[in-house]
Amino acid sequence: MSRLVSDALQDTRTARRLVAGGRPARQQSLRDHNLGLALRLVAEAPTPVSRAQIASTTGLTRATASTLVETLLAGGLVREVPLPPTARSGRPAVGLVLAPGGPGGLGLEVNVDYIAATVVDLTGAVVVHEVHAGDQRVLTPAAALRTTAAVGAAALAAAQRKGVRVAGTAVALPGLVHDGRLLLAPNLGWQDVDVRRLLTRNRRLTALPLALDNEANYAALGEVSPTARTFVHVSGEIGIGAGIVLDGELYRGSRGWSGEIGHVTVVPSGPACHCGATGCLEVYAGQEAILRAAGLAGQSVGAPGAALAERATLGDPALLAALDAAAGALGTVLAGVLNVLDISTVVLGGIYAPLAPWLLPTVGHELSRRVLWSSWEPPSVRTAAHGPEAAALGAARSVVAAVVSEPERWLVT
Amino acid sequence: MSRLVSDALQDTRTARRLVAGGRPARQQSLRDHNLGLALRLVAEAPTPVSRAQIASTTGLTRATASTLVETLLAGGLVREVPLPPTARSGRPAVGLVLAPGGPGGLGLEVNVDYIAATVVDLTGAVVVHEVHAGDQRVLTPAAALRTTAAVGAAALAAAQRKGVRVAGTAVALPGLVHDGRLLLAPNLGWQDVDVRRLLTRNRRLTALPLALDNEANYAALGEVSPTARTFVHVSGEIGIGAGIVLDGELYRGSRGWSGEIGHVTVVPSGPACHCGATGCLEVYAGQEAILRAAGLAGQSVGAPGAALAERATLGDPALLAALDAAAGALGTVLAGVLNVLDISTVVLGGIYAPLAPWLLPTVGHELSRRVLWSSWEPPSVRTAAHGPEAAALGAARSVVAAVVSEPERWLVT
DNA sequence: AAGCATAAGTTCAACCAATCAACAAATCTC
DNA sequence: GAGATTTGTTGATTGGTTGAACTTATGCTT
Repeated sequence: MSRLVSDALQDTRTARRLVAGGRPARQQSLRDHNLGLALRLVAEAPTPVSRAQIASTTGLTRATASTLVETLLAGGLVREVPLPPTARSGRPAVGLVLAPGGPGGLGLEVNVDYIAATVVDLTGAVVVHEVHAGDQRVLTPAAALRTTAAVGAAALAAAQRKGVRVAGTAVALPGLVHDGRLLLAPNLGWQDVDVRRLLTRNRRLTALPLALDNEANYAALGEVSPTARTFVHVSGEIGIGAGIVLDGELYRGSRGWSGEIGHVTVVPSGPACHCGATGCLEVYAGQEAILRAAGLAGQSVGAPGAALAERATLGDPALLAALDAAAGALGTVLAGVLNVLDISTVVLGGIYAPLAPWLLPTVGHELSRRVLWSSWEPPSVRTAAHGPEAAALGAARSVVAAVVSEPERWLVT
Repeated sequence: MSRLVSDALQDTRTARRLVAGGRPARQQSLRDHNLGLALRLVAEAPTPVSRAQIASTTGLTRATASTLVETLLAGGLVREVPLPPTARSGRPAVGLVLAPGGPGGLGLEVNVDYIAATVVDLTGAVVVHEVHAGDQRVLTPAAALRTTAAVGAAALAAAQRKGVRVAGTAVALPGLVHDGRLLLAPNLGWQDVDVRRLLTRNRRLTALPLALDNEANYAALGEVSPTARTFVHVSGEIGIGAGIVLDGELYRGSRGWSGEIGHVTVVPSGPACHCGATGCLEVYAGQEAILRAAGLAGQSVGAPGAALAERATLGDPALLAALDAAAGALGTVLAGVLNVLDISTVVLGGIYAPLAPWLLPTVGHELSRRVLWSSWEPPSVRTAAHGPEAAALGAARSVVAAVVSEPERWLVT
């Protein structure tokens, strides 16, 4: 039996798609695909790559690799750099890296008590990061977004001074986003705000493509690294949400409502949750629940995560007990997620990040008890690499990810 | 601002891929992609389609559509059929349908007390279905698989008599499958069996490509229909597993261990499960648990689902209570799955299918209580359309799905 | 019945991207 | 300095889609 033919059936990767959806493939699609292939290679390689390396690792001919690189160079996405001399014989290679001046991304985050702007260049490096503190709840959406646009425009100007042009803007919002609108943001007290329209009133932002998404989604994307491309990112804020990242891409579900772990049941007969059900995770591990169990309910704390961490360091017994209960509930629910999705990494973000020292042991313990395959492949739990700035960073990176995945749309003409 | 450019960022579909993984795209890839596009259109259309329709709905030119169809016709995948006369003027179109004699698929299922074989033709219609009853646990794996191969060969012969040639074989196995081997099948009492080698000893099967996968996975795929392409298929047997089907394709997780809902926690402090944890779903809704709660433990029942259903019809109070408890636990866990994955359909299979009349109300109730978006988009629960033959059917269909998705590999020369 | 309009399908030159083979360029080795 | 070796480029060739013209087959109109 031909092993090769057999692979045609056994192969479980997603079906080959030259172009997305049901679109036809034309000559241009070939070029687009291969451009992306080459650029991704340059982007993901730890050191500069040569045309010859592109050819040999992709399977393209050196001739084709050369013409692709030619296009990328002319389009300003890639730059030639000298390569350290090797001891090998033969004509020395010319290194290629992502052009630092090439199209970067602007990430904006509108949140309850601050507005953040981050610009990354094409290589993903942070070029500008600005935080504008201030309670947005006292403002109208229009006013808050006018400020947001101004903060974004200032970041754009600063990026331009550093020689980075920006390809697009992505905005992280603390609520339910659909089709350019913020349908509901309980913590801001906003409802059905046309964020796209209000932001693009600003002349500098009008010129750029604009993407909007949930803050937790972008925060999860901000945690993607070459070594961690599949994980569940738990973001504890007022509510508890999870961003499910599979191979570097967000799993959004059929309607974008995935990751609602805050209302997964921990104890079926537990206390009532404001969602109408009983025993939800939020009742045990939500910010509110932890504050209440620690006897801190009602006190308006600026940064609850940091405040709680400070108090935990002092050894407050009520708080420590509350944290342990929260960690137990969190671990139980996350074990379920890992069992269902076969994911082996959990990243704790949001208020859980500063509290991680008190959470990690119990969460880890529950995971190793309850995840079926934990003895073969122990699941790992770690703290988010970025703090509150994760969402703006992830948003900015999502822009450059779009550039790298579809270079043909971003070549300078 | 250009709305088109903005879409480049906002577009959340998976990135365009001309060919899978990091492979280069060549001229042939264009042809392959467009062949698949055209064939899928023919496969999914409810009525025969014309070359002109292929052209207009795909965006290809009529010229290209014609040459693609020419290839598919010559390759035996598609057939011309006369089209009912329309009242329109102009040259009448020629209809195209999947060739009924074209490459079909053979699905085999090896299970504890039977071996099943199903052959479907390229259109997905069942051509042959044979069940060979008999306890496989009393046989050695080699002997059982010799019988399996013989059953498969007989089905192939029967298919051939009906004019259906078969492109490949897929085998559903009740256990952990990896790389052609059955690593562990507790209910069969098998361990590390090289199923591929043993089956392909049979001369008739040697000639065909062979795929192996878990029985629950294929059963889930068997439930895919044009109207239901995203769902969670719960398969209650000795254990409880879920097949997660997203847009017609199985989500397998990073290591193929997804869907282990049997060990998702229902009550953190519940009774011990044999997996080492406590309060797992299996403790409440497993076949064993239901039998025990109904006072039927230990009795070896041939088809436990049917036997329980019969008894439930008689109104056995202990059993009805057990079923309600199971349904409550199942509903709680499934609500979590739906909250996390944003999937709105649940399909009950395995022993839950015959018991569905007693389970559906409570499962549905728990879902509507606990799924966050249930009041906007009520989740639906339904019974699996196919009974125990689902796995063999799904396996057979997975073969033709491979043919339709990569037609270039299956054209007769 | 003839002529016209209309739609389906085919043919063929043109185009475009990748390939292949030969070549030029830049280095190392002996 | 000659030969070996590797990188990158050039130009003819191949293969697949396109676009426009053409053929075919039907309904509608007069």
